[in-house]
Order: sequence, then structure tokens, then C-alpha cells
Amino acid sequence: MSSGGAYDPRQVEPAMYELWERSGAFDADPDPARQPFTVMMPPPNVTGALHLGHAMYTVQDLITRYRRMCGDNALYLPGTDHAGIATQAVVERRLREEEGLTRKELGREGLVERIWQWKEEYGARILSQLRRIGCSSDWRRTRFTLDATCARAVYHVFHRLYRDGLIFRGPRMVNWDTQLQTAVADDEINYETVKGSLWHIRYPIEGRPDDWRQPPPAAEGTQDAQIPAVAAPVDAPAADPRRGQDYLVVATTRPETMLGDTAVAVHPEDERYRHLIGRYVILPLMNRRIPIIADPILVSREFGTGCVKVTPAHDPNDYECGKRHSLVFINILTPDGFMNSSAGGQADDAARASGSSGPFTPGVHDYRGLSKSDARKRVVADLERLGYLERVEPYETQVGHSDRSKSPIEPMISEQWFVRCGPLAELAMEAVRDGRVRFYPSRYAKGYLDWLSEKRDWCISRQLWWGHRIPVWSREMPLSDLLSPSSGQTPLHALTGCTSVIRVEEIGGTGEWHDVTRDNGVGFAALRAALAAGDRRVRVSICAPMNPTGTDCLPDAAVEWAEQNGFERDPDVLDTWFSSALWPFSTLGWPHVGDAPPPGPQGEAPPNRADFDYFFPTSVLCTARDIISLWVARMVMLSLYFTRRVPFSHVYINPTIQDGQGRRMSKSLGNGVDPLDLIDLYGADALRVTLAQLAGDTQDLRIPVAYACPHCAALTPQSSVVPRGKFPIDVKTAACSSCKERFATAWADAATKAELGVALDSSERFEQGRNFCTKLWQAATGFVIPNLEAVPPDTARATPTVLEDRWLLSRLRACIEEVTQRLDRYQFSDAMGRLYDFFWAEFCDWYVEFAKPRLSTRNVDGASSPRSDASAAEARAVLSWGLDVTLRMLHPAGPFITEALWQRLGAVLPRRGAPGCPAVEAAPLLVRAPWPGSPAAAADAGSRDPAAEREMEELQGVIRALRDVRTRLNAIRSATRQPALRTLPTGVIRCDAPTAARLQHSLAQILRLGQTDALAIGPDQQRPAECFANIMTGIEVFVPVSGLADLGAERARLAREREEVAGHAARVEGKLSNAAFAGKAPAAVIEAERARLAEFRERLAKIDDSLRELA
RNA sequence: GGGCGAUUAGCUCAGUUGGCUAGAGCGCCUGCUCGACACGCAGGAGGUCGCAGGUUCGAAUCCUGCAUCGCCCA
Repeated sequence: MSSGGAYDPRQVEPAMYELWERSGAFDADPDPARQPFTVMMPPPNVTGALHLGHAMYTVQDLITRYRRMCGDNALYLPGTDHAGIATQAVVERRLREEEGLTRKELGREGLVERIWQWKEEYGARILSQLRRIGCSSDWRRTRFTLDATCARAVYHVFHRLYRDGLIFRGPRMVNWDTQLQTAVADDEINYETVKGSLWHIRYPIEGRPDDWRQPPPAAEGTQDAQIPAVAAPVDAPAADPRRGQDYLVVATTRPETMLGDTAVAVHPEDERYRHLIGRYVILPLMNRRIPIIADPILVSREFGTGCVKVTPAHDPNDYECGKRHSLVFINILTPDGFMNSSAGGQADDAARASGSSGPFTPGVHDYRGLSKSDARKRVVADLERLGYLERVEPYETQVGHSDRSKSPIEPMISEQWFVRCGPLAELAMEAVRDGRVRFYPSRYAKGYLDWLSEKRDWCISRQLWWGHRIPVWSREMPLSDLLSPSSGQTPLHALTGCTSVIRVEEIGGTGEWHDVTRDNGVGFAALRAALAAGDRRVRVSICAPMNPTGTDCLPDAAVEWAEQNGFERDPDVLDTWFSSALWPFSTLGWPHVGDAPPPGPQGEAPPNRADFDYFFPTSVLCTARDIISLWVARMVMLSLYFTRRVPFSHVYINPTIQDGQGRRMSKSLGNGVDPLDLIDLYGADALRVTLAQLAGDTQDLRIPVAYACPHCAALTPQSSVVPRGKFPIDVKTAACSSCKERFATAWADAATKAELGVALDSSERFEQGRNFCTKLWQAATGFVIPNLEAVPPDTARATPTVLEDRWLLSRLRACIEEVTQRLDRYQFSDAMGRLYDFFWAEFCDWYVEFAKPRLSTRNVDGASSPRSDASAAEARAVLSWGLDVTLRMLHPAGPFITEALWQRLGAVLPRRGAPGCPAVEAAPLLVRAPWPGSPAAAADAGSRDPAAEREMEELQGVIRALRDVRTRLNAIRSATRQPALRTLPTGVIRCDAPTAARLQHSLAQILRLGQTDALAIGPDQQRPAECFANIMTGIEVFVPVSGLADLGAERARLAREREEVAGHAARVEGKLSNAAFAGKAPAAVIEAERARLAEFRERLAKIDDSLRELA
């Protein structure tokens, strides 16, 4: 019998993938005869390569492959995401570091071109990674969120939402990255604890004396302003009676923001300041008169001084406060982080001239043009010099830094575009409430609903160059310019009938606007009436419609006019999630313009309406929980609004992969593992099988990271090299824990890598999957297939009669049922666990061992030759079928190895079927083979055989008992330096007559697997004088040991066993004698307890017998 | 601060509607190179189920509080 050799994934995987692709196995096209099953791959960012977190994609592929085998027309649509800010930031950083270029020097077009180059490189790499992990995607349909097909949808949606009044422009507090000069999202900010100071500043109350100001000697007022040292240079009197009468004290960590203060807030119930509410302070340095307001939300009485300076344009909390109190918003920063024209103070005499009595700060204080940190130094120095600084204390503060540029974030107000989400959110919530969209695990629905119920407007503009540019041209102009006729018609007259939406809104008005192209002249009439009441400045915005060719929006006549008249296109691009939100339908060519849309550029196939009609809505979305609101909710909202259907009916939330210390895995933190490293070390199937095994309904998965030594292949845990809590990991070299040689990690430079050799990132968790693959390969190529080669089975023979054959088929049936049920519920871990147990324990450990003696006889010379009797034929039929069905069930998780084995099985046995059924031609490719028990393969499932399962359990119990005794015996012999016994010479089994008859029937197997030479079985068997015993319910196994081993140890063991069983018995007795239990527990439970007690008592009696004999 | 979740063997995780004598893989111990597989086979040790209360005949499981950790939203 020839062995198949070791499994080598590197040889198998590329060949199998090529086989699938060549045969078009992944391609899906509309077919009304079949049920569609659609999975949209969450598009990975082209920012960088995939890491282990993305390896969860194998679970999506598992679902797809499973449904494809079930007979569905399965489409797994692949693609990538342009990831606006992340990708632009990466490319900009590279430009800076490698070429010393800024984006301004390169220009918009130049930079975008560079980013496209990056996208080509990484996009291709990602797609190849996806192939390596085995994704069964229809690559013909690969989409990119910036490609023409997606762009058509983006511009169509923008135009429609704009027309419908769901997109507007307005001010908003944003996290401003002064380096990249863009707003960044909340989740793109990292907070760091910084040692700073808390400056206590006195603000004079209007109309009160300011003799509390004690300017230090004039000599100290120098131009070389320094921030006062941490030790307070100015100490406040413990309780100055003038505080709260003549001045207030505010505390701040950002003193320069005071230049933008427009109020001071106190708590309405704070007795110290209540009398001041409604009065004013004079802002030092600026000489601005600002109100003292009452705000219970912003102010905490206990914290700080009880007075809060309010800078509504530069602090999120102050911004909300400013809106509540209709405060003035003063922006003091330029986009690149310098003080703007608002950072100059008013001269004291000018301020006095405006009517207030002061007290004012003498002179003029001007900070315009200073950097933020220079401004801080100057402001603090001036405050100190002029006696406004009460004291300074050390203070730790959380400072947000941009994840992209690493520079500090400035909260700032800017004009942004928004989607009004209220009506959309309502639709999306309803879809989950009524079950049209279902979450797995269901608990995630709550977060989704909570988030949507806030109905917050969605900021969709980004000050970037990489992305879909907002298709709006606008400018401000007097209303009269828009409405005054030139050559007979007003500009607006000429534009009615354009597909563009033209919106006119009054500058500084109520925010109302008129759509002059869509409302049959109503808006136009309203504008004329407005003009009649007096001219005013308006902002005219023109939103261009979708371009059928898809490259960008369609600049129509209205846009042409606009460009000739000084309008400019909005420089911003759309939030990446805007295009992602359309992914489930934009990728299928939605929207459709007529029946024959014009072909796209670059030979791209025109969108096919049939695709959308057939594959949409999709079946299941598999994604991570952190983007439920960012992505999932938005897909549901826009899909319902535009297609009137949910985008998917199920949402499966996969666990998040963490490192050994519970931190999210990410490349930039250095704890990310490249799936290709793991594939190199263990194979793709090992990776997939392991992940599927881990993917239960928990939310996190810890996968301790290790380095695979390039010298000896041993794994060195990352935790043994990196101090706990260190972030990012950033280890360049380390020593192997096994061979002590040094190696380089992925973070090392090229020279070090070349010198020391690079350790692949790894984790021993994947050994489990690898071991399983090896076992599968060995069993198939080393045992099952060679046995079939010897004598192919006739599978059309009668239904099996041999016990173990009936048992295996029954267990197979149970396995099919349970695995199918669990996969349908997205319980991958449970499904894999069941398959693992079935294949390893039931098929290999028991069935194969039972089959061995039936398949071949041993010749005198030691070689074996195959048998060809009826029993052997039956065993071969069961073996081949067991392998066939197992391969099919394992294929979704481990596609490469199972396909390779399927090919080998097919070469030996092209026609096969369930034992007892006629053989038929097997599917040529496993990827398209029918799932066991599915309609196309209903006969595969077979049926349960409870009698066979019971009998087999009895047999297994006896065999285990013999093995156990033998091990115990050998342990004693080993301790006394006697050689181990290969087999037990004889044994005695006492049981009732029917059991004895059954055991007698399988005697040969019991002897072989129990490694015993002879057995006496029957109800009248006597317990041998000196023996080891193994006592089960109904069956006693005795092994005479006289002369083989000393009995002392056995006596001790039996005593321990007795104690344990007696303990159990006592506990059950106590339970049963408890009246409350007898009265209240269900009858079935009481009955079960009684039976248990009887068993314990029986065992106890027999153990006592044994102990007496041994005494 | 609010929400969701986690805390079970040295490690990583299972444990359905309360009925448990709490399981698996890895690691550990003992024995085995016997004719698929040492990435293996056979056997074994190891857990007062985070802490404190409560409900119940009965709690790893349900309730309350606390602690620690993770994520999301403020």
C-alpha cells in the first residue's frame, strides 16, 4: 500500500485555484431557473495590503461556497475601496519623505495621478491576496469605488438627494488637521495624554474697577515671551473679595483660544455668580464685550473655578453652547493653523468709543499671523505682564492627534456638506424592526437602532483631492444679476429645462432656498418677489447630474453657463462612505439609463440591467462590528431610498481579531499578521479552517502573535520580546526562543533583514488547522484511496449489514444534519467542531481502525494483500462514501485540499454513490458538487440507525476499558523496570447474555483494538483472583494480572474510584430525599436522577466486590 | 458618562430553554517508531466557572451590585 506522501499546500493551492478559474467555477450570471445568492465583499482599502483581520473574508467565502454547493447561483462580488483620506495621507507622506514634495507643489492632478499609481499597485496586491486565501469571487465583476460604474451611481445619488432637499451645506464643528488641511473623522483621531498646564485667567467685569490688576515691573514685558514655568509665578490671594465682584477667573489648557471667546458661562444655580448672569465681561487683550451666560450643561459647579470661557468656534462643547445661546462664532485660525485676521485686538480707546466703560486692556494686542504655539506664548506673556494671569498649575490633558498626519487636531468651524438623515434613518430602522434585515448575532441590532435613532446629519464632504468630487458649482452674486434680463432673458430663463438642479439661497438668511428648475416656476416667482422687496446677495449653486459614461458628473448647459460666469466647482470630495453606501447596487450597474446605456470608457462593459434585477437584493453581508453605523446603516438607508428594497436580508458580524493582549490587530501597530505569511507557513486551508473553527458568536478573537524563526522554524511569542503595553510594537530584531539565533522582523531595514533573515509573522493557533489538513491528506491518500485502487468497490450493492458500517453511515447522517443546520445559522465554529470530531474521532480513529483488518490480509513474508470478499467490498463502499461526503462538507472551509483530494478520488472512482444506491458519475469539480442532503443530493444523506449507534458505543466502551487496563498495567511495570506488554494475554468480561452475544459477534475487533490475545465473555464468568478491573454499567472487564504486576497500586486506584462514585451517589441520594425536590422538579428529571442513582449503586457494589477480592 | 460584550483548565475558547459527574484544541505527564498519519496513536493529570449578594428543589447558566478588560457612542 503506497503512502500519499506529506501534504504540500504550496504545490496544491495554485493548481487548484487555476483549475477553478479556468473552468469559470466562480462566475455567476443571471439564470431564472436558479435561485440567486449574492454576497458583496466589503471592499478592502487600497491603502495597504491585507492583514489577518481581513482573513475573516474566508468566512464570507465559506458561506458562498456552501450556498453554491447547495445549488444556488452564487455570486461573490469582489472589489476595493479608494479610502479617501487614508490613501491620500499615505501617498502624501511618501512624497514628502522620498521626494520632499508637498501636494501643493504637485498640484491636484499630479497628486491624484500618483495616488492612482499607488492604487494600481496595492489594489493588485490585495486582489492577489484574496486569491491566495481562496476567495471564490467572480473576478470579471471586480469593482473599485472610484471606477466608472460606481461613479455613475455616486453622481446619480448625489444629484437626486440634492434635488430632494436631503443634501445641504452648512457650518459644522470639525476636527481639523492643519497639516493635511482637511477635516478628519472622530475615529481617525488618537488621544494622547500630554503634560500641560492649566492657566487661570482673570476676566474683568464690565463697569467694575480693575485695580486688582497688579502688573509686574515693566522690565519683564519683553518680546522673548516665555510660557511661565509650571510653578505658579503669580499666586492668587486665598479669598480675594473682589473675585466675583470685579472679575471672574476662568481656567483653560489652551489660553490662545481666548482670542475667540464670545461668552463666559456659569452654572445657573451657583450662588457665587448668580448675580452676574446677564452682565458682561471685557475680554482681556481683545477688549471685546462678551456676555456672562448661564449654562447648566457646559458648566460643572464643582470643577475648576465654576466659570467657563466659551469659544464656540474652537471647541465642540462650546460650539453646542454657542448654538444654545445664539452666541457669535469667531474663527481665529487659518486652515494651515496660523492666527487669522480675527486674532487682532481692539484698541482701548476705540473700544471705549463704542459705548462701554471698560475696564479695557491698554494698547493694541495683535497676534495675527502667528503660529498657534507662538500665539500661546505671546498671549500668556501678555496676560502675565498685564496682571490678568492669576496662576498656572500643571495639568495632564488629552490631546487629539490626527491618525493620518500625527499632528494635533484643532476643533474648528467650517462649511461642510451634509445629508439630512432623518427620513432615511426612519426607513432603515423600520427594516430591522420588521425583520427584513436580520443581524447575526442578533444583539448587534440594538447598536444599529440606537445610532440611527439619533438621526444625526451625515457630513459627506472632505477637503481632499482623492475621491468623487462634489458635483456642485456655486458663487455668490446679487439677486439682481441673476434676474436682470440680458438680451431679453434672465440667465435663469435660459437654464430651465436643464437636468442640473439650480438652487438659490439668501446669504445670511434663514437657510431657506429655492430650487428654480424643479418646481414649475414657483421658486422663480418667489425670487422675483424677493427682488421686488429689495436686492440682496444670494448663493447660487448648480448641481450637475450623472454622466452615463460614469467618469464624473455631466456638466450640462447650466454648468457651462456657470463656468462662463465665474462659478467654481466645489473643491471638496465626498466621504469615502458615500460611495461605499451604494456598494450593494452600484456594483451591479445601478442606475440604468434606458435599456442600452452607452458603453463606458476603457472598453468597460456597459452595465447590464439583468444583473441588477437578478442579483439584487443581496443575501448576506459579512462585516465587522465597528462599521455597523458607518457602513451598514448607510447602505440600508440609501438602498431603501433609491431601490425601495433592503440591500441584504442578513448581516453577519464576524469577530474582531486581536493580538494576544487583546488589542485590535493592525499593521500600523505592528501586531498585524500578513495572511500570506501564515499561508507560507501553514497553507491557506489551515488558515481558513482555523478561522472558521474560531468564528463563533463572540465579538473578539485573541490570536497571540509569534515570530517564526527563519533558522529553526520555532515560534517565539511576540509577548516574550515586547514589553506589555508597548505601542506600536516596533521590534526590529529578536532572538529565537529555541535556537537563540537572532532574526529580523518585518520592521527591520533591508540590510538587517538580509543579514539576519526575516521571521514570518505567525501564531501557533494555526497549527490546529494545519494538523487537521495533514490528517485529512494522510487518511485520504495514505489509506482510503490506495485501498480503492486495489479493488474498486461496487457501490450498487445492498445496504450495509456490518455493524461498524451501519454505525458510520448513521453518524455521517447526523453530521450532515448538524453541520447544515449550523452553517444556516452562521455558527461556523460549531459546524467546524462537528466536522472535526466526525472526521478525526469517528471516521479515522474508529471506522478506519475497524476497517483495516477487513481490507487486507497479512502474508507470511509480512507484506499484505487486499481482500475481495463481501465484507471488504462493503468496507470499501463505506470508506469511499465517507470520504466523498466528508470532502464535500469540508470544502467550504478548506477548498484547496478537498478539491485536490476530490480529483484523486475521482481518478480512482469516477462513478460512486451512497452504499445501497446506484453509482453515478461524480461531479468533476468539488467546487460545484452538490452539498450532502441538499435537493440535488438528497440521497446522500442516508438515515440514522439508533440500534447500530447503541451497539457501537457498547463496543467502544469495552475496547476503551481494555486499553485503560493495559496502560495502567504498563505504568506499574514501567515503574518497576519491567518491559511493557504489547498485548494483554487474556481478559474476562461479565455481562448479561444478550450483551455477551453482541460482543461475541465482534470479538475479533475487540481483541485487535483492545490489544488483547483472548477474551472470555458471558453472564457466568467469574472474577479472576488477582486482576485489574474496569467497571461500567452492565459490563465488567477483568484482566488477570497474577505474575504481571503488583496489585497495591490497583487497590489504591479502586479505593479512589470508590470514593468518587460514593460521593456522586450521596449527592443524588440527598437530592432525591429532599422533599422540595421531589415535589417541584419535573418528573423526567426525577426519573433521570433515580436511574443515575441506580447506576452509581451498581458500580459501587461491583467496586466493593473487587476491593474485597484484592484485600 | 451611556450602550454592547467579555471574565470557565497554564494558553485560546465551547457550554442551546437553569438539571453538570463543566468540555475541546494547544501545552503538560505516562506509554508507544504496530503495516495512513510523531503535524501521529493510546491513556492521564489539571477548574471552589472574576468577586459579593439574591431568586430557585437545583445556578457556569437567571437577577442586582462591584472589579477588570475590549468595542461602539458621547
